[in-house]
Amino acid sequence: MLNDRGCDIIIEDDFDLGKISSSGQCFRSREFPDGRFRFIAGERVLYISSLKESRHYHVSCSADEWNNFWMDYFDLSRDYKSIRDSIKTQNEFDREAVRYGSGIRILRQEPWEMLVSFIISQRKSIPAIKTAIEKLAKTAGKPIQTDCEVIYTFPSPKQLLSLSEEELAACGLGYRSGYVRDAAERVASGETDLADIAVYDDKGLFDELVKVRGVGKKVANCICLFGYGRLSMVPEDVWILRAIDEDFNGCNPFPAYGKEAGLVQQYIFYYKKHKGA
DNA sequence: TGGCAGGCCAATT
DNA sequence: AATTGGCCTGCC
Repeated sequence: MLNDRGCDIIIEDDFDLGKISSSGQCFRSREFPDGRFRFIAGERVLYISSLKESRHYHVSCSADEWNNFWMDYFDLSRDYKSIRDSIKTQNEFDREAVRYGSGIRILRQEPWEMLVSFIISQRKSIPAIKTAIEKLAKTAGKPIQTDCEVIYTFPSPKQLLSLSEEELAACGLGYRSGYVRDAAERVASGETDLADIAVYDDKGLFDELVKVRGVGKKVANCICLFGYGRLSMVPEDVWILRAIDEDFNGCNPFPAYGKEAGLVQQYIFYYKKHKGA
């Protein structure tokens, strides 16, 4: 950290590192005992911590890198505060969920990483997902030396394909190994072009993603939301289904939230999972 | 200690 | 179109 000059920045909009990091959308972020948070994107690693003065943060990167890359990663050009105010809440539960979750942002992460990560996520707890992804990165990714640790990049399709069956199995993916390999083959061959489909409309994008084995409705929606910034897409996992059942009388509230329904989903997911804890 | 985990696929009605 | 069993392994 002696070399970590970085720079100080101000973020006016909703921004809560703890909520972002624990809202189940990114699996490689980490909070350090000293309060710093780490995020990884491609070959970039960011260390960020909030300063005493409110809305002020210190970041380990240059102002240029912050402005040109990480602002977009944290979706900071979008005004979440205004969106929260405009959400047509339907009862006390979603009102409280939006309040409770304020500070969450929908990260703009690498589509490929989202594809693999959420294939792995099925029938796995978050700690197990994190363990598997770290093993995958350490086995097939590229080491990056930062000021304080060695990080492994998320493996590219080719890097994943270079692994033997045994190496892949050792990452603890279980029956998902075949899905991940299949996804890597599709992307490496160009059969699925994750960059090309970024221009598709929501339905077109979704339809392309579910062509990949191991990608169903829920996983595809996660990729759309967290990898392509499609804020209207709503992943319905067990927590959301539970909320629909218990807090909305079994009546799905999401269609009524409109073009930011996916963000409301994230607030409700976070609230349902973390409240009372 | 074993049941269960932020689903998906394939086989069956 | 809707329902159901099976799946790999790591965690609590």
